[in-house]
Amino acid sequence: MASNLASALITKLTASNILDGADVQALQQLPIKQRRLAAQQIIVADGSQPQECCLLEEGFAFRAKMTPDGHRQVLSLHIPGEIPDLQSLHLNVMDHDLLTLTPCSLGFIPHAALRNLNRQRPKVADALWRETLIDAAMFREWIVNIGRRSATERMAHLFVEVHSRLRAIGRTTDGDFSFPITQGDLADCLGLSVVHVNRVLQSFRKQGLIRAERSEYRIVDHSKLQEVAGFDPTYLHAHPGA
Amino acid sequence: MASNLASALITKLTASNILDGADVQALQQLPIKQRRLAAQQIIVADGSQPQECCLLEEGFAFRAKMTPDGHRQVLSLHIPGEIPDLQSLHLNVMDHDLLTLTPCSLGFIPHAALRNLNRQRPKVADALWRETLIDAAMFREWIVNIGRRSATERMAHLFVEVHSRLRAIGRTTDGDFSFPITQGDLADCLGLSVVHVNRVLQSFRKQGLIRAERSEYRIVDHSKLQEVAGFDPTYLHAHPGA
DNA sequence: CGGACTGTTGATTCGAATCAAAACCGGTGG
DNA sequence: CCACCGGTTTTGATTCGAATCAACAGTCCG
Repeated sequence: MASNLASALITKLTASNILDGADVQALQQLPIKQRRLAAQQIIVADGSQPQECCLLEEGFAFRAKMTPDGHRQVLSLHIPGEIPDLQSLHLNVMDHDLLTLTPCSLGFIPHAALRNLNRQRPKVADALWRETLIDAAMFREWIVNIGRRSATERMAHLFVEVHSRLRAIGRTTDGDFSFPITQGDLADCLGLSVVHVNRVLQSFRKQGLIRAERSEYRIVDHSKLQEVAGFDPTYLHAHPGA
Repeated sequence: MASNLASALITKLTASNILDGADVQALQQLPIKQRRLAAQQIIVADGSQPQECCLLEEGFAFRAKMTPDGHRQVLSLHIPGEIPDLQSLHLNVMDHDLLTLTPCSLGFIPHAALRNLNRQRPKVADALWRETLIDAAMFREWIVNIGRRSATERMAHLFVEVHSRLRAIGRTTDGDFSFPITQGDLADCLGLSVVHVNRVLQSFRKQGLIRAERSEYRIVDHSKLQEVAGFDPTYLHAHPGA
């Protein structure tokens, strides 16, 4: 099972980093404790001081932050192979929550093991640093999305981003993918109200852009949605770089 | 002059990282080319592939991104001692612009020199990685600010953050600091229109929260502003961590 | 002196929030 | 099997914060 966990990570890392055999082997030897959580559970809490990092093997997770007056803002969505709290390796206190969106299979890796790995395998260290930088790049786009795009554009952008990232790890089937999220959570992603999210979604359905059964969304007209979103994938830094 | 440049960096890094004498010495020996730029000039352009990083010695800089329909969103503000494009060390293409806000004195450090430093001095590498993680933490708060706070709260939060960061590098005098930014740029920071920024500023002045002469802002009632903002400094990760 | 930003003001519009109430599940237990 | 429950989704009516439109004043600068 630990090798299964590691393989999700390796799929992710090798998709956008150049690693050699020894690097991959070192990754496979990481001590990883597996744990399963139901949907909407806190994985790592705001204010806590974690001693391990969480590898997402299966399912969706997200990071979120509360304002003093009780509003919630989702900061990022996470897909299998990612380590959403990798920053805790160098920032000792969490400044936000990490939660499961759907039921998840998670792997926990002690900080000590990761620090050791970074010392032994500089290329892995660089790859992990790079992952945190891509994370930051996605935050930047998220800022643009919320700050300067209309509700419709925002929503379209979110769908296209998630689809694009899932495709990179081989989790789409010809433009189709499943994305289980409630309208309430979507609202917190986009800085909108639930009611308005509902209305935008309806207009998307009417236009034949997406399909939605219960809380499962699927993109129908991908290129049109991409156009609505004004989507430019540069910020995902999907390729290892020259 | 190069030592002057390095000292800004050292002030910043030692404010939130633990470095020893050899580390500091290595930083002082970095080859840094100095350059001065006027206000509102592009330092590093979106889409470019820089081979060096830019150290801000004096002045304010900011990062920004354009939407396809020509709207601009400011992503972050930068103060002396910071390296706003440190991510270019591992992400080979810029996904946003880096610009001067005010006239700036800048130092350019070749990627090769930084990579070499990281290999020689692991603690410096960790400190730099940590800086990029704090960068990401500030993006997260910026997302919350724009996504879930009212115009008034946003503006207050921005002022308090800038003040807090300037204080950390010793650039405030008892709660007072100068922050030269136009209302247009403020609008692009906060995802608001210029007109609305103007109105919020006026209400702040009327309430005696800030003072503003030309495009120089000063905080008058710091604690009240902090309260309006709902400001929690955790995300700045100002202290080295246990 | 004229021109280009920058800041200010007022009137109007509009996108999205809020309020309120149904309808629609999916599960639980009687 | 059906009644009931909590969480979602949907709908309509209304309000409100902020954008937009349109001038105009102030300031800096060549």
